[in-house]
Amino acid sequence: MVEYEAQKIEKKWQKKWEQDKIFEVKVDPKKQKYYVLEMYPYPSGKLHMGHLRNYTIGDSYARFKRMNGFNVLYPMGYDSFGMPAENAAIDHGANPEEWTNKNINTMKNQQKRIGFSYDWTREIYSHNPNFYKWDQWFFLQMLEKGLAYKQESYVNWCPKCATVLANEQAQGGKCWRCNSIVDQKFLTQWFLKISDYAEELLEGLNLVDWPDKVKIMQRNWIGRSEGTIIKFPIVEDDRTIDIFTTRPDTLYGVMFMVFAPEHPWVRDWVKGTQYEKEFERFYQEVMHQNIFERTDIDIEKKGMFIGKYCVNPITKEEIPVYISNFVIYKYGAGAVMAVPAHDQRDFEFAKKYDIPIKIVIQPHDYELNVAKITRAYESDGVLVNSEEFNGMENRSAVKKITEKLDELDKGYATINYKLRDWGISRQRYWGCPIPIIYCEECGTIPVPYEDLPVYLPKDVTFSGVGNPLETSKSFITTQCPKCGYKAKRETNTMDTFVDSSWYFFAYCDPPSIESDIPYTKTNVNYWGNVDFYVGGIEHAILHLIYARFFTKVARDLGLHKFDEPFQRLLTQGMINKAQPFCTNCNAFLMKADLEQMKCRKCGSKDLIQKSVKMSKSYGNTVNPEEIIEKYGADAARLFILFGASPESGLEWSDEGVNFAYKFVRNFFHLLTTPIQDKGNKRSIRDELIIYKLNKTIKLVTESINRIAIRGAINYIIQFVSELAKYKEEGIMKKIYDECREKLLMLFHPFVPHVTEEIWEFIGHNKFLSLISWPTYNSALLNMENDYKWNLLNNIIEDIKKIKFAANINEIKKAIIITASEWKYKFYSLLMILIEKTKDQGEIMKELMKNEHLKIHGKFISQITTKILKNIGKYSKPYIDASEEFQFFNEIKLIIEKRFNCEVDIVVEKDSNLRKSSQALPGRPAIVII
RNA sequence: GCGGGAAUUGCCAAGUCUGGUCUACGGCGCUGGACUUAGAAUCCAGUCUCAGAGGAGUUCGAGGGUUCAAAUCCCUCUUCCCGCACCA
Repeated sequence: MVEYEAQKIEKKWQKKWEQDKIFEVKVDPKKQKYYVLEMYPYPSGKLHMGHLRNYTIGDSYARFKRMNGFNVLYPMGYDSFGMPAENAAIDHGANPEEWTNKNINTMKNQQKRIGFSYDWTREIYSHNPNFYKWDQWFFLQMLEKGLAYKQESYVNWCPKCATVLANEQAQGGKCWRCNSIVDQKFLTQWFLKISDYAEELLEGLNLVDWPDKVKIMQRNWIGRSEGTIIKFPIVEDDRTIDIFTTRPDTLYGVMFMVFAPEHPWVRDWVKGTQYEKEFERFYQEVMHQNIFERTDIDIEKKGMFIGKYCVNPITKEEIPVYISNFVIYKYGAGAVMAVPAHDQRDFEFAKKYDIPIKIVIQPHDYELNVAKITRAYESDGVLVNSEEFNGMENRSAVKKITEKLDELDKGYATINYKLRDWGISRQRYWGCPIPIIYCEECGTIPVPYEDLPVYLPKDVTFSGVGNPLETSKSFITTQCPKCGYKAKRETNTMDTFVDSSWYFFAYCDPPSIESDIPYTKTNVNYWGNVDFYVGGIEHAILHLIYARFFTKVARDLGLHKFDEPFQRLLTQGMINKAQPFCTNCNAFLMKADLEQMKCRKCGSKDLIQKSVKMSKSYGNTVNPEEIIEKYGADAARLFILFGASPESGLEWSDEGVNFAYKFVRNFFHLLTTPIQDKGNKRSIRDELIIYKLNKTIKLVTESINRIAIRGAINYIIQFVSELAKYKEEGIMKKIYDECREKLLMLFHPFVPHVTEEIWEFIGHNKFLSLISWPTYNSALLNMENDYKWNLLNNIIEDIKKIKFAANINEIKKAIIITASEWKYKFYSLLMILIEKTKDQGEIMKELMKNEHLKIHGKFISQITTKILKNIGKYSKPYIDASEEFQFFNEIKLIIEKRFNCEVDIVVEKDSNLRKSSQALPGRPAIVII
């Protein structure tokens, strides 16, 4: 017997694949392309289980598509700019570039050891000037088009990362990377005008095959809302405040205005008035809260009147102006109109500050009373107190009031988006420099295209304070490209999400400094867009929205033809593992507590095991390297794919991996150990295994197409067990060989090494990786074969059951009695009758018309009752009495072998056993001695 | 509050779209047996309840409905997870 040596086999094939360059691809217009991609990984230096899962899913699918004749682009690269390299420099004096390169190398070696079928010739990484030159190029192009601009504003600042964050990166007020509370800072920053594409970003979601969850998250983030701009004149001021509202129907109920305290007009208005002092105090208080606190639903809404009035443009009434913490300057106009009767927030504010309330919408089925209401009425109804609009449904009034405002030049309909522009300036060193020069004479000057790339300098000092890039004299000091005089460079670098916004196009034609465009259109148009993209849900509104934006910009620059970057998206689930959990405190033990094994809060040692996502802080991670060393890459891949469907959480278990390992090993032994050829007499058994093979090919193919990988493997496992039985019983070589070869093909995408090895072992010299996917003969997949397959399995099952129920240890003899012919007639007739009616009386009446059946009336009546209880459970017999008798004779040997006993096959009429009358078509009577 | 997802037999986890071999794949765990000095490993059998013949009963979060037939379709409820959240 040949031993299964995972390490040896895997390394052997990894080397062969690489030597023969079998995964390297070229543009081939004759072949249909398919682009599989996993999300651009940050090279942290160590592969974790999440990576392993991510790549294993992608690789299996890429291999499957390749075997199906597609020209498969399947590349890998590294999102290599970012904070950790810089922190390593600050903390222990590492050189960021060397540190990063080392990490990439380690990671790449680990990836290679798992046998992913990447085309490594297309590898890219962000800190390569060949790559980041084009970040700069895109920036300059956007600057020309007005899509990049510089603005002074309040921005999110992470104190720990010491840099600005985009809105998408300040998740719930916390830094997406380090979870620190984010502050607000007033800074000058570069922005990309993603909001220009808001509508298209929304529309484009209808073009892609993404999980609904992700689409919904993006729709919410873009936050389109249709509404009206209403211009409120300000008393003793020339200006109007133009606010946005989705509820112009409540305009007659506007009782006050609320401004953000930081709105610049406010300070002017209170200057020198009795309100000035109180305003200053309030302003300081509000500025102390961060923006996320201010917009927290639970935080108290505070405000004050500032002695100013606005005019309701339609009623001409003067209404007071308040300021409050809940209004934010950077949202919309920095002021809102307040309708206390129909908005809960405004209602609470009005109650608190004793502002009058006016009802302008009455519900259909009851009447609101101003004096009695305890909350705002926010639903639909009919307008009241609204002059000419009284009696109108409020939904219609939205439109009508907007129209009237438009006529009066007091407002207009508009669309508002929640999506803000993307702030890309980062006050960090390890990123792509923004190609801008500041000249005292000429101002802000873009670096000319011919001077790109602006290289990231090496002469920097990492002190841990401030932006290290500012310490590089050689970098900062430059000449103005316009006037030639001394000038300074921009020291902010770009958000690393810029790199991941176009890298997927770069793989189609790896970028170069020498070129004058980032990639050639023909290459990208051939390979693009990404057909199948695999990654985590955490990028739902980060990377996945930025990349869509860049794709549209690049398209508008004429670089390619695609509207959307990623056609089909799969968001893989987390990997979980059991961790001690204290039910008393409802908390998990963290890594630090594990030694004592007691709850850090209550000290309880009464802990249970509960599943939680794998993470460093819990200390429940499993290192893929160790797993591969112990079980091999194929077993690791198999476990990951078979443990759960790709989208759902995967429960890590050592026993599970062990099973996968055993399965692969047994699979190897099954297909490599010698066979006993039973000669050329083809029996029903041979036909049935071929039937099962064809059925398996169909099921596996369909499952992989649906990315139901677990299902596909499940069918394979079942077929392996059938094949093992078949082999045990004695085989026909030709048939066994066909099963073996096709099984290897089916299993190959998941466990590529062991299948290549067996493929070679059985005498093939071409790579299995390049073999065409097997097809199936649909003619074999008919009802008759299904029926026979079940017949075989049922008889074995039944014998087992009887053996168990009768408590028989050793079967000496099994007698199988097939039913009399009239029973087949009765069955067929019954099935036809059931089509017409389900009434048992009618059916019996009809059946008893037949003289041959009439004599068996009682038996027929009993069976009919049973069948009518659940019709679908009983199928009509697909073979007749003599065929069935013949069938059992042919499988007699199998049964004899399986139970190590003698088997007799008789027909009912030849048997004098009492039991024999129980025989039914497809269900012979069985007597065990 | 809004939106999304989920609940399956000790545990993990398929099945649900397309109702019927569904007592419900597979794995783990457990029980018994074989092998072995013993263990590990491996193999076989069993694992909802009852049953000395393939049977019967009760199950897929709870309740109701549709159907000859429901884990699967419809309605109501409960619980859990996730995302967004005073968005003007």
